[in-house]
Amino acid sequence: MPGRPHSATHISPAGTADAILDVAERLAQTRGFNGFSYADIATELGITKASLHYHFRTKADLGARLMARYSAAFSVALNGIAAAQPPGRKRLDQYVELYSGVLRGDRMCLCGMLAAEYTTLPEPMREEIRGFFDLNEEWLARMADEAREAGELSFEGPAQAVGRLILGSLEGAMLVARSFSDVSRFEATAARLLDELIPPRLPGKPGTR
Amino acid sequence: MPGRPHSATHISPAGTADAILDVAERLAQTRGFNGFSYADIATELGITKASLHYHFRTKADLGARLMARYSAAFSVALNGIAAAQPPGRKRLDQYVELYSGVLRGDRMCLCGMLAAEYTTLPEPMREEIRGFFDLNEEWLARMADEAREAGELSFEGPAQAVGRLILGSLEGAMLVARSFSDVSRFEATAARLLDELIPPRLPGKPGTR
DNA sequence: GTATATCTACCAACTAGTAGATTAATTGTC
DNA sequence: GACAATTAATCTACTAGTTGGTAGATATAC
Repeated sequence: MPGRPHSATHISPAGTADAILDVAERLAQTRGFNGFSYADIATELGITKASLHYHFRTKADLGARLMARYSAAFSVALNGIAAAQPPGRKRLDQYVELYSGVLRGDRMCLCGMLAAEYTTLPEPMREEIRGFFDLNEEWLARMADEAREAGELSFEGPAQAVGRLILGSLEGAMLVARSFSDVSRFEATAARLLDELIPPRLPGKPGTR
Repeated sequence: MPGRPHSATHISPAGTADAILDVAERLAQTRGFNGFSYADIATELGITKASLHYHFRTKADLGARLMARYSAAFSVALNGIAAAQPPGRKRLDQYVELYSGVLRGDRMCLCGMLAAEYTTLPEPMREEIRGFFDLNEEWLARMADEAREAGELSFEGPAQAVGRLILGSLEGAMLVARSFSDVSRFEATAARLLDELIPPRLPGKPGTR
């Protein structure tokens, strides 16, 4: 059988390649890139390892394409948030919600996960990791800056530093919370972080929104 | 040759078991627990795999003992900081310096690293990870609380939340900074985090210490 | 002589990856 | 529209190397 896109009766995943990436993504987010094998994916999909190698010549190739897809999807989500919400704290809340959703599926952020395995990964994958972090830091910095201008956030110095603080903190909070299988621990920590950046209002406490 | 402790001429590591743990620790902190094998350690020490299994029956056993040693050493360091410094920000600065030192050796925090591989690890190791996080969160909460009483830190609500925020943020900042081989990025982010917790002084900016 | 520590030599399972046959859909040609 | 050639996708069967782990011999110190 040459693929699935032909048999219109079979509605399953658009293409085999995508189905493979879906499984690989889940495994990478839960067990790490060194924590699964081609055999794992093949078994789960009911195909052979050889077939996997047809779609992704090497595991390094699979990894690079996996991360490219992830980064692209994340980028779309970020643009969506910025388009749907006016400058302010709410944008950051929705950013946090992106992470909460991942955690609720018992997963880690893909790039946070692979960052731990960084030294064992091939260069193309390392580059993708750095690119993901850059993308997020820059977006966060922009959002923070605009929120400050709107008077909804208060901080001094370059917005870049705030972006880095938020990104790093969320990745770490995620890592810890997952060890306790406790999403609420992540949510509370994330909220606390954003509260610290809220300008002190004369009446009422900061963080009470 | 039955071990090293006998040959007084050879000053090298006190015992083989400790030498093994030293190598394993470095490999685990740089490549992850799934990123090295018994063969790696054996080759580096110039002994055989069989000899490794004599000291640590299984890899799971090695991992559990590795983390117990790490947690114990960390606990000693924390007590040392609390004993050497009066309540205040300086204690937290020294805590951050603990992490910076690890990062300077191109390593990740052992428990942060293993937290990423959490789902692939045996229960005894998982328990150690949670214990390490608990230990740190509690210590940080205590230090934060005392610093607040001393007027050097300003935050509302339970100190536990602040402990969790600091721990998570540092672990994450470490993870990201290592991907860029940039210790200063970690240091800047950590300082920024602590600055957020500093009470606004009437004259002068927060963070200028 | 007994406990400690090391070695050689193995094992079964798993790793990523390859070669080549097979099947079915697509396409070009008449 | 029939038919051959091509292409896409899959399979079986294999490889060489690595993994954690074991059995049993051997050496050395106390």
